[in-house]
Amino acid sequence: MDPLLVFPDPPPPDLARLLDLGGYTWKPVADEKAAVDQTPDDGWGGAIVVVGDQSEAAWALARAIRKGEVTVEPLLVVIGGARLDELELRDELFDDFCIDPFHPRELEARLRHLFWRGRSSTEPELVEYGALVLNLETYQAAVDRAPIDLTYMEYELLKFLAQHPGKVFTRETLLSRVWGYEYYGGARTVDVHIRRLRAKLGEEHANLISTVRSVGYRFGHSRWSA
Amino acid sequence: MDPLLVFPDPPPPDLARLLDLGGYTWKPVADEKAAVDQTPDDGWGGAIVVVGDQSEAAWALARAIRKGEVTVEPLLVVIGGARLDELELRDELFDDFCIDPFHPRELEARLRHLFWRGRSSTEPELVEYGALVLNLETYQAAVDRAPIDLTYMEYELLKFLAQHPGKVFTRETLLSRVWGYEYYGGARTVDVHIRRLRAKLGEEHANLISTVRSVGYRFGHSRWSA
DNA sequence: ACGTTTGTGAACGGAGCGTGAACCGGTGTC
DNA sequence: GACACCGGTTCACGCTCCGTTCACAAACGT
Repeated sequence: MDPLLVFPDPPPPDLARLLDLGGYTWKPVADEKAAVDQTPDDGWGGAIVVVGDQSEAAWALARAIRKGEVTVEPLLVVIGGARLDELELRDELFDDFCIDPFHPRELEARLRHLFWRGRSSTEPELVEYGALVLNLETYQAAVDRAPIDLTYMEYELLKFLAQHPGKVFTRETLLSRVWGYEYYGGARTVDVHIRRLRAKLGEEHANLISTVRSVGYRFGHSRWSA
Repeated sequence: MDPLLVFPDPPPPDLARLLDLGGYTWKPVADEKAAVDQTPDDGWGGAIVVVGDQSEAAWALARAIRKGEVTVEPLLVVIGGARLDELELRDELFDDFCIDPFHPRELEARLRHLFWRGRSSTEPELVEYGALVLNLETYQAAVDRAPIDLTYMEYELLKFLAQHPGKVFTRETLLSRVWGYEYYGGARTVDVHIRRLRAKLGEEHANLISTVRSVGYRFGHSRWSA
């Protein structure tokens, strides 16, 4: 398993001991900059953020993670019982939380459950939709069992779209979520990539990507099931 | 919000009090059979299963829920600290857990977080009124489960109207709220869009938009008269 | 009956998008 | 170091669609 990102540096001794005893590999970080710099080649396996004395820094790190600056999933917050109210209005910043001081077996159970969920639900190595299959490990794509080769950007764009079937994205959103940085003036770039994707998908499946005029693009056929 | 399914029947008094104080609607069930029988028309809003004395019955209920016999998502387990090991190997049976005896504010936070996650991830943002459904993230519209395709302006106008059913808007108001704050254009533009909307809604539902002479337009049937 | 307000059909003009091709920085090759 | 190659970006052009407008007919209120 990829190493866990742990904040702060150094973490509370009992947390460190629990992680070691549990056989986890982990690395403490002092702030989001350290988190970015020390990201392992294949990303972090998850994050444990202790909201204690450095409450502000902790939430800043969580925010950075959720903004995608650091690739981490899932994120567990350890928080003092007296600070419980800080969780409110921050639901988007964590996947689970544990009250400090924690019972070691509770934290163990939460970690196990979190990774169980992560592995089985949020980390399928295949993205499938209709005749399209994307293998996230090998960066290969196939339509109707026939492999098609996509460039990096084409692959990333298609992956993002296929992971959110039905949803419409503006060009700006795509640029920031797929390209990953704020962009100045090149919204038409998206069009061109969409065109090449449609071309490579083949005439039959080009309609997998539909244009929503004045808004953006949508992947997939309409689904009205709830 | 749809009522919560709570096990056992009756639930622990402190749990019942917390749910009442939190403004939740909920219904206790004694076993999976009761859960199936008493399912509300629009399903359960979630489940809280207390694993206590009736441990076996609790897990049986959870299993039934996860098998799809009862439509519930998400599922929170409340479990005594001494029974923590029962969680192991049962990760697929719950979304979150809380240790009993619980701190009220912790349970509150878990419920809130659970529903926040459920709502934002699985439920599409919908605007519904009668037979009309607007899916805000896919920019799709449907009447009587049949998709209709609207242009951008038609969609925006209908969305605005449907979000304020019953209220009358002048053409000027619509122009400024839907088209944009400073819009220099003829007020008759609104008429034309209204007409096209009525046409696309179909003969049967054209009256969803009614004309208020000398004032403007109103969406939805009047509550006061037929 | 008349004036005002709204519905209707049609036409215009521009915004938005698809398309082909050029541009440009990076990388490997000889 | 010169070169070709590849992939991502940008540009220019043309077409389609749709938002807007207009003119006239119908409906409504006084």
